[in-house]
Amino acid sequence: MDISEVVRRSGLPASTLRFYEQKGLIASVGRRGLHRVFAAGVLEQLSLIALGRAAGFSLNEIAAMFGADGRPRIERQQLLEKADELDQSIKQLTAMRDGLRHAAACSAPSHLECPRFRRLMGLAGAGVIGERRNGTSAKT
Amino acid sequence: MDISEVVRRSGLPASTLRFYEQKGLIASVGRRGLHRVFAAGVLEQLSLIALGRAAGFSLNEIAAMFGADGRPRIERQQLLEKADELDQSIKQLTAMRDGLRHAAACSAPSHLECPRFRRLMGLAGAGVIGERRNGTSAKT
DNA sequence: TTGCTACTTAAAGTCGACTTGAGGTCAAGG
DNA sequence: CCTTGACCTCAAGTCGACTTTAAGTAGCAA
Repeated sequence: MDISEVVRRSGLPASTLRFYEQKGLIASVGRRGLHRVFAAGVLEQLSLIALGRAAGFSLNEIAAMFGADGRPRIERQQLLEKADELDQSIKQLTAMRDGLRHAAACSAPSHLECPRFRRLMGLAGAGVIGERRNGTSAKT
Repeated sequence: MDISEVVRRSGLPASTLRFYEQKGLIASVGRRGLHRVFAAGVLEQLSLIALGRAAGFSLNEIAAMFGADGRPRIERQQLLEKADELDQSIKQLTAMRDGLRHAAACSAPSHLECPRFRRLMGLAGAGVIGERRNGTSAKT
């Protein structure tokens, strides 16, 4: 596959593919002249990368987790730690979602005054304030 | 409360508080001389902001959702849409988490070849590839 | 009153994740 | 063989979210 086909099938712009290659997230299998040639598997790697990004990992973190070949290259232990981080994030997202749904239904003048809302906030916000979740950036 | 107290109680640096004020995310109730004076409620607003950030919303989105007073200022309908977006994100995070846990346990040479892993990926990745969730960027 | 220090502003810098632009190459079709 | 257009590289630009720096001001203890 040449880059244009990857563009077509992945929906990502060529600039992003080159950028990812430069970062070591994907690799071309060679060149035809100047032109990059990609293996079909690159599409799955791109899905994996997209998934990782959507899950809040930075490109560097993803690069640390999977090689340019798409194979995991970190320890089981670390994988489990990442999974635990995700559990934390999921808790927060869930509380935020419930908070929003409640805000849409509740009629307290300010939601900050609504006990239910405050409880949800407390639930999710435990420690959130002033924290910088290592290097994650949620989906856009 | 002066800014130093907010710093102490929130854990956020003063520069961030000024930045948030400038963005209209929070507001000081006035000045003592040059010095900003904040109401106690600002701490809860900061929690709310932190929670929003953790949930993947950008500062602009948060500003659009809540005024500088912390009161929600968007339509119920929009709140529900945000909640639905979060549901989507939660699904992805969950699949990613399960994928990681599975990767830690499974012994396929490459996880891209493991059917279970691929199923998880497909689950979460439905449409993820090449998508840019509007304008969010999670915590750093 | 002096002076320390915590506060102030405005502007510039940083970092991640890309995108854009200028200028160059070459595979393929006519 | 020649042109065309897709691809290439490298550098610089952009955007969000802050942080840092420089230079100034003022509340408060002595």
